[in-house]
Amino acid sequence: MDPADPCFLDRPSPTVAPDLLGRILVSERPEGRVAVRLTEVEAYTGLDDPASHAYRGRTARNAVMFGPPGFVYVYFTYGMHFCMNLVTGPGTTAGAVLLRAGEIVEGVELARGRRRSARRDTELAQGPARLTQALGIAREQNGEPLPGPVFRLLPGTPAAPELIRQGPRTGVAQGADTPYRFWLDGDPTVSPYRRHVPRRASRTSQ
DNA sequence: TGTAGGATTACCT
DNA sequence: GGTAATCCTACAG
Repeated sequence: MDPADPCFLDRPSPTVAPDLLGRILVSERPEGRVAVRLTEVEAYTGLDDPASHAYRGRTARNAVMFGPPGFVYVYFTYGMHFCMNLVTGPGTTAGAVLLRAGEIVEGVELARGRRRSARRDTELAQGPARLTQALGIAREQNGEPLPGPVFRLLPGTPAAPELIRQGPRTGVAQGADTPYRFWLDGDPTVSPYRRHVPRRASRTSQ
């Protein structure tokens, strides 16, 4: 299905997610344009998904997820990182796809400037917070439309089905057994899988 | 390779 | 008031 089709995102997120692999997401910011070829994504299905931010209902932070598909949900976590999701359907069911990793295919210089700590270009968007930083995305982009002035999905070439792999989601405590993480086999920009590790108890309580 | 530290949001007691 | 969270970086070894 063509990402330019208005119905592209108005489907269940586990259906949309593998269909995003290999597609090009363009981010237009005042400093310039960066485009990323998506290589790793995760689907979150909404109110029925214990790993989803939508699971416990609507809050000020996750309100965008409860709106129609075709918008970008950006959230702040761990006190310093932003991650971005595409809100999917069907309808207003709070489905979303987290963009986890990709290959920068345009604006590499700009992405390098935003990701000074990256030692290789494959690390520029290797991880959800890294991808968001490489695209110059922060809190202000929460609720941006897709397509819109900032974000566009290019038709591009979808990934070959035989390269798509599926497995458990990363870094989630609940629902980690649901195989809603999708990635391109062998791609060097895919972030290494990390099982969720409960955060160490604070020193004072030890 | 492992782990500590960063510091917001939201839920829980 | 406590703690876990869709995580990354620096540094030690």
